[in-house]
Amino acid sequence: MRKPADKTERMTHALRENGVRVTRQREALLRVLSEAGDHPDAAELHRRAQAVDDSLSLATVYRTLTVLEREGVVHRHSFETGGARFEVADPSHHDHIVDVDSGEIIEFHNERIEELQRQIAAEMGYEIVHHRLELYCRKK
Amino acid sequence: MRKPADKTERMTHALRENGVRVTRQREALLRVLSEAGDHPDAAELHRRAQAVDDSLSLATVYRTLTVLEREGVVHRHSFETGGARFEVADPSHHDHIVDVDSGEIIEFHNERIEELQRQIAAEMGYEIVHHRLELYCRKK
DNA sequence: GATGCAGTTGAGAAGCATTTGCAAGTAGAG
DNA sequence: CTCTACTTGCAAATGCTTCTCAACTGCATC
Repeated sequence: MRKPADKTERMTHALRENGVRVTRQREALLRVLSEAGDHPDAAELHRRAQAVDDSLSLATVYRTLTVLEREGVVHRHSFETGGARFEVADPSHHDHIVDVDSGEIIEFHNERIEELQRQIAAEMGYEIVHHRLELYCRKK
Repeated sequence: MRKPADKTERMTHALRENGVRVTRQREALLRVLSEAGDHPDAAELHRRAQAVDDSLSLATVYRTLTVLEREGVVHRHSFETGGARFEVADPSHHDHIVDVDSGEIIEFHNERIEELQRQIAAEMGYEIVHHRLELYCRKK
């Protein structure tokens, strides 16, 4: 048997099975996304993806990101600084610390906070669809 | 002695003491803001303020909101739906629940979550400048 | 109350991130 | 290999917000 397919390949298969066409451009973007360890914005993704496929336009980057978000493959974050930033949807949820001086983004997760959130929403008669928790911080 | 000044008057005095000019336009906006029980956006504030002073331009609304934010008089929120929304800075901090169906915004506060946030930031060597916690919910 | 000037305003142009219209190109089912 | 619906690149359009600039005005000072 073959070795398991790489991250990008696995994603493309999953997309095709959901009836999403995997074009040359989408594959380039998926590759770039899966190799990114940070939280790039659309312009940065465009820059990186052009190294893989130089014909890829910024409009297509946006269109593809919208598709991938709908498919649950990527997450879109709108921090207070500038435009939206993206990352491949991690099965394990996390929140973000934003360093207000350097712009650096750090991930964290705290189950007690998650639980308190659910509890608060429930008390108001709501259930959480998703949430956003960002700590804008400065190094001590 | 006179009765204490109303909310708007108190704000204008505080601003003047901080060297901020209180113009006819700014007063109109302060009045509208202090009477708002919701979280209006700039266009809505413009609409409401024109009932007080019909010469007020949208550009001035934005300029004034920036000034008032710097002075700590209003808070600016960027929810996932559309443009920024504003509210008079409440001395007591609170977070928001956004009803994803109706767009309605509800305020809440939980000191245990606040404490956990500080703790998490501290563990990473950070101190929180400010934070953002929004629960996007649906009625049960 | 009159004066001076730095800060403020209205109107429209500009800026920025993102979206869209359209004609040409292409994935992938049959 | 063919066909068709979905995608793409390009440029123009969008929506929110900020800027430019000449005219105006708080308000500290006389």
